[in-house]
Amino acid sequence: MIDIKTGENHCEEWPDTSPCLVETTIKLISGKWKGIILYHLLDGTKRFNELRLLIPTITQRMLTLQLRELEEQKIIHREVYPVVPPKVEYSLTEFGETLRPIIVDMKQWGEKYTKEVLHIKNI
Amino acid sequence: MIDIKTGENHCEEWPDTSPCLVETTIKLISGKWKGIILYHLLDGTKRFNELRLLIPTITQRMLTLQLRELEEQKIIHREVYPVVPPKVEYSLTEFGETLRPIIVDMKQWGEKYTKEVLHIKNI
DNA sequence: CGGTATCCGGTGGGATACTG
DNA sequence: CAGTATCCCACCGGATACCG
Repeated sequence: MIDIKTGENHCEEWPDTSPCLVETTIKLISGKWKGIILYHLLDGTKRFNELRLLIPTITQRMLTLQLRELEEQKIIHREVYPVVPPKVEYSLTEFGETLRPIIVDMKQWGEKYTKEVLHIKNI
Repeated sequence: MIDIKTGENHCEEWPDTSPCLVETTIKLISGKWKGIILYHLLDGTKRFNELRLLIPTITQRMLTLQLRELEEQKIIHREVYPVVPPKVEYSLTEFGETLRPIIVDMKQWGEKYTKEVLHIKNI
């Protein structure tokens, strides 16, 4: 939970901080694109346009925004090569790597329950 | 990914369906409150007002909406007792139970990396 | 007790055009 | 190639009031 004025976290205000930690973890990988981006980066370093091709429905704008946010959260690393034409590579940080088991689990869950999930409304 | 016109899922359109499955799984537990609600239901059946107390910052409206959505997704079960005053109990379905390892993992991840996470902006 | 109904603002995210 | 810059709106979710 976030203090609207300060923008700071206030897990302490909860009767139990555990649910707040769950929420925080979800927030990190939520949003419409972060999970997918992270999933592809599990596979190794990727260039900007590689990610665009792997995620055909994302717009350039959203890819940039989400990558910047993940970078600020220290989950991914952005390596800019000073060459022409530009070359930028994205990869998981050591911290980002700690999320791997969770992403993999979610993928496996999705695979196992594909049929059930496909019939859910608004998914 | 969803066809805007039909509201249907189109994992088939992707070069690889795995990221789509990851996204779907994330969508199920995303939203501002679903993860927290599920987390508390891991602990056992809860009444409406019990959940309100456990999630002090949620509004009545949002709790209702999120519970209804989780119910429609067959993740939770809503049991209404025809008594006065009303009594309604919420619990995980068998399908919802399959999400338990993921929720627990996210909680444990959040606990392990609390310090790192607390300094992230906008969390 | 466990909800609806109504109103409303902020923002997540799409479409499109331009650039070093 | 890898981005910015604008414009715009749907809808998520908060606040408040009322109800069976």
